[in-house]
Amino acid sequence: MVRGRVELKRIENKINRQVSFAKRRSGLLKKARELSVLCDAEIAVIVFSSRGKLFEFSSNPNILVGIQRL
Amino acid sequence: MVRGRVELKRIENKINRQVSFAKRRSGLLKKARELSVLCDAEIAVIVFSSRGKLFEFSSNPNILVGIQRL
DNA sequence: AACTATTTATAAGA
DNA sequence: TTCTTATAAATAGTT
Repeated sequence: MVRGRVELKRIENKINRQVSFAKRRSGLLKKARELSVLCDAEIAVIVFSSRGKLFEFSSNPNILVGIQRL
Repeated sequence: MVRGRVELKRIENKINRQVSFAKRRSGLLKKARELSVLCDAEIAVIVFSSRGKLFEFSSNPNILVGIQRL
């Protein structure tokens, strides 16, 4: 259960990486929602899994966010 | 120091709201960075303060993110 | 998918 | 406004 500090490098084990992705993605979107509500800020978060699945949060339905590869 | 559960509504006190905004914005961008590195995901986060100042994170310099009011 | 030991984030105080 | 600290929240490893 969180042994030692979390090292900031790619999690090599595929299963662990997928599980962490689901947990942390959920956490990130929650934090974004909290920040937007608590602090009255406009926020957009876009997440692509390594397989290209999209997850997003936008604090304002009247905002359009686009993303493009250069 | 965090007395009781954090209630999910706008912080009415302006000073407290500004301080929380700075702390939580920093936390959100850090979480985004961690998720992108640990789980090999592409992520973009865009934050506007209530005064319209922009803060952002993108996991990939080859990605262009745009935002537009509808 | 739940649990829990720990780490991490953060609200309030200094 | 920057640092500290008490407490809540997130989460890595386990079951």
